[in-house]
Amino acid sequence: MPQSSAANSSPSPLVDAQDRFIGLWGDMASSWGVPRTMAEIHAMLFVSGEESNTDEIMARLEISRGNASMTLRTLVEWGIVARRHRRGDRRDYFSAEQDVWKLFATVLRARKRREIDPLLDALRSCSLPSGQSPNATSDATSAHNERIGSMIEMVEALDVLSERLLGPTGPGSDRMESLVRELSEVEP
Amino acid sequence: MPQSSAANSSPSPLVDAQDRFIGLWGDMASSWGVPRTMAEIHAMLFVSGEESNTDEIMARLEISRGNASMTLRTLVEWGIVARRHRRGDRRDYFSAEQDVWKLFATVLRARKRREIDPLLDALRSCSLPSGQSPNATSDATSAHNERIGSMIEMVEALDVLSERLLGPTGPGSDRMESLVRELSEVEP
DNA sequence: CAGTTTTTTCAGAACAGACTGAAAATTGGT
DNA sequence: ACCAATTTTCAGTCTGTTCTGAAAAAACTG
Repeated sequence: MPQSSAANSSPSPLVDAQDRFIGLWGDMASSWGVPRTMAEIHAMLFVSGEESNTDEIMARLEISRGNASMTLRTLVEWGIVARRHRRGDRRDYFSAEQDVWKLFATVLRARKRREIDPLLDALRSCSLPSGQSPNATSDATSAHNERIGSMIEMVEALDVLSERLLGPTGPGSDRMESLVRELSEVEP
Repeated sequence: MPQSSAANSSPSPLVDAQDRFIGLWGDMASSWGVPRTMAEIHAMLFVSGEESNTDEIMARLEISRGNASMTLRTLVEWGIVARRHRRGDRRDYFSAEQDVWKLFATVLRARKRREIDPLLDALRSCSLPSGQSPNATSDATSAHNERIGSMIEMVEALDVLSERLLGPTGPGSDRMESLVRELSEVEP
């Protein structure tokens, strides 16, 4: 009987590899400001490729019902996990998008809307009104506005690049992959 | 005497705008997993465009000496802040890179090395050894390897894209800006 | 409609990581 | 070599987040 309590190391090589991936994904997320559990649930659903209900998720990741519930809600809102109802089973089943490019696009789109767009607005409000009357605008003020301006320009340029990646057409399309590969080959 | 204690709101429109920028940068950083102080010190040096010593930084941002010292060390290591010694003054003076594209390139390069490269190694170790003997590899195992494999491929593709952005030639070069703008125009 | 199962919510516990402050180390001057 | 100015270090405190657990709500069943 080579195991003492709960979470173990080698039930099978497959489960073992899955656990490595889940742990890895969780660590990554932490360091990028995303809650660990969020990434772990997603990772579990992604690697297994199967649907799981809340209890299975709670059991495998050893997390509380509340945590699982809240996090699943968010994951579904973000659009990278789907909730499905099964006939004759009261519980909800969850599964993760299997196309990694769609996954990436979804996350990028979300972050863009939630962070980049508001950032641009806020940045613009850091400029100072320049030259109202003739000789008005001081050197210090215009230097300030140039700095903020170049910052804005850069963020806008990256924003345009990301829009290009996400494609002009709404949500769908896996053209993203080929686009990234093309971009990697553009000659300077 | 319209002010009570320490940090105030409107000493001058310029300082006011600077403070907005500093605060904004700090918030951004927090939400991306970078310590607030790190971003605030950098923001202060960037918007002011001037050199400052540790005491000036401590005073303006209302942070401790220890925090300032440690954070400045890190910023200098990252290469986005420079430390300079002035004749006849024992204190060190710090200033921030003013070229926003260089700034971005530096940060991107650092994160790439510190996170992407190790991530790829770790990801590879999440695959399972496949088909040793004839009929060996099970469906589950090969499905697993395909999922991990597609993940790896995507990260590699993005890695190549970032390398392209950073330019084949070492640190320097502000070709990055024009490259980003070009990429934004590539036709699918 | 009462009972049962599943999900949601949220106040507080537990935790992680940032920040402080004072002591130790370093640097420069005389 | 000594003293003064400055920087660095780090143990402990503090702050903000995430997670738990149990109670409330909702959803379904017979």
